[in-house]
Order: sequence, then structure tokens, then C-alpha cells
Amino acid sequence: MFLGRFSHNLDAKGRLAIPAKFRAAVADGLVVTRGIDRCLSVYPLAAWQSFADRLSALSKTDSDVRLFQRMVFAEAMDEVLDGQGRIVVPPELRRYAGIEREATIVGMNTHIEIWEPARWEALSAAVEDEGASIAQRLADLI
Amino acid sequence: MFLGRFSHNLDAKGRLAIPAKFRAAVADGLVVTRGIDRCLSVYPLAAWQSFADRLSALSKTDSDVRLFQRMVFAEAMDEVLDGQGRIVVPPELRRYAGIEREATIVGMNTHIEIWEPARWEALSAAVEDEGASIAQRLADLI
DNA sequence: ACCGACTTCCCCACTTATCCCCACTTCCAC
DNA sequence: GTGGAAGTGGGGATAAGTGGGGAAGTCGGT
Repeated sequence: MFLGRFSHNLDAKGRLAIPAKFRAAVADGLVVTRGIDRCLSVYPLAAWQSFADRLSALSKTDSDVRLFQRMVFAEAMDEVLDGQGRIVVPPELRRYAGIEREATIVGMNTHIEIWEPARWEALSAAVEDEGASIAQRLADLI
Repeated sequence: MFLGRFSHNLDAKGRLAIPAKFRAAVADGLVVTRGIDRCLSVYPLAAWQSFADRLSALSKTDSDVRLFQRMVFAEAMDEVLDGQGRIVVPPELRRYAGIEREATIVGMNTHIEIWEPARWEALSAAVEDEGASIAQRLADLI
């Protein structure tokens, strides 16, 4: 269960510390890849397997499906935490998410997202304005 | 079953004592997050799980769903009581609810709410005046 | 094939924040 | 009045975040 929001810095070598609360859940490996909305997604190995299986099962006759599969799989990177609980964020993914030094790490229950801070702030501000109406719309779904 | 209203103080480290009557129900963990109307909500772990599972199950292809998930999960924090029956209220959540030193803790049957005292007072006063009419409007719902 | 340069990984060190434990005071119950 | 539990506060130990250095492996060039 990933919950909470954290601000960590990448060092000169592109390493990013995973919050201590999250480390146990990704201790046996993780996969970092492109997420939706220009963020990065980090999945525990087991969760990644089921996600990848479902994505692979989609109809390949749909061009959008193929595009999405390529986006996800091509840039995916499987890693393990180093001794200090960090991962290396590949330059390709850093560029995709616009991350340079600071990063906002967000728990999303089943997976982790990594954001460029300003981008996350923009999202957060949008919710301040529209949050109530979104909650209203989703209320009957939950 | 959470009932009653309590006034406790946060100490310099942002710790807040949970009323003794409530501790057994959250002994195996709790989640504190943003509530509606600028209060904080505290859920026992089990209750939170069922809510989180339903929210996670929604389709991530809907951008409103993603937005809502991000706000709910990012601002939530799972904790356990310390030896004195306290929790730490993270600074972001304190700011959201406007809580500084004093806090009003309210039992809401299934969960707990934490309020900035003045805000709670205003709400309470409004209910004293309009209670009957509110009840009237809800009459057919109950 | 050998040498050199670069990258990558691992380990160590420092600063800061967090957690845990202990102690005091107050309030309620007996 | 006395005992116990609950609320409050502070201090010390421990872990977390961050940065840098060194060894090993890889790649390219000579």
C-alpha cells in the first residue's frame, strides 16, 4: 500500500532515494517506466507482471493499443534498490518527465509515481478548484 | 464505533493524542487524510482498505479518475499509534485543515474527524440554529 | 591485443529528521 | 484523599536522506 507524498532530490548521478516507507514493497525488484500525464510509474515486480500481462492481452489490431504498448514497454527498466534504498532514473525517463534535480514522489496505492515538482503543483492546484465537482461525479462510482 | 467530541493539543512535534476510547479501534493501524470541508479524516486500516480498493479499481483511462486517485492517495498517510496513543499529523495536512495547536476531535461512527476548533465552533453554531430545518430536508432519506 | 577513458556500481560519511522511551501533570474514579 | 489512567512535554538513540570517493567492469581507440 503506497500512500503519501514526498520530495526527494536526484544526485549528480541520477540516483533517487525511494521513501523508506515504500522500500519493503519493492525490495524484491521494481520496474520504472513512462506513466500517463508525463510522470514516471514505478511498480513492484509482482504488480508489474500482472499489469504487463493485461496490457499484452489487449487487441493488437487497435493502433492506439500498439502505441501505448510501445510507450510503456520500450522505456521500461527493471531495477533493484541499492544499499541506500535508491534507484537510478535513466536519462530518457528523466527527460520524458522533465525531472532534473528535485522530484515529487507520490504513493498511488498499487504503484508509485514520480513527478517534476512544478507539474505536480499544477495538478494539485487544479484539484483545489475542481475537486468538489470531480468528487461529485465519481461519488456514485465508488 | 466512534462517538463524542474531544479537545486535545498538538505538541511542538505535531503529535496529537487520540482519545483513549478510540484507540482500540485503530490499534492495528489507521490512515489520516483530507476530509471534506477542510477537516481531516481518520479511518481504521480495514475501513480504508475497502475504500482504497474500490478507488483503485476504477478505470485509469479516465483522467478525472487519475486526478482523484492522485489527490486521495498522495495526501493520505498510514500510521500507527505510538506508545502514548498519539499520531503525527503531517504539516501539509495541518495546513489544509488550518490546525496549529488546538484540535477538536469528533467521532463520526465509522471514522474520526479532526477540526480546527474555530471552524468546528462555527459549524456547531450553525447546526444549533438550523438543525430542525436540516433534519426536515433529510427526513425522507433516513 | 593492449591501453586508456568512461561509466556503473558499491561502500562510506555526514547531517537532519524521526521514532521511541521516560517523566510530569492533570483529571476522574473509587 | 488516594490511586490510576489519560494527556502533555522533552531528550536521546536510531534511521533516513544526501553527497562524495573508490573499485570494478565496459567500451572505444590506438
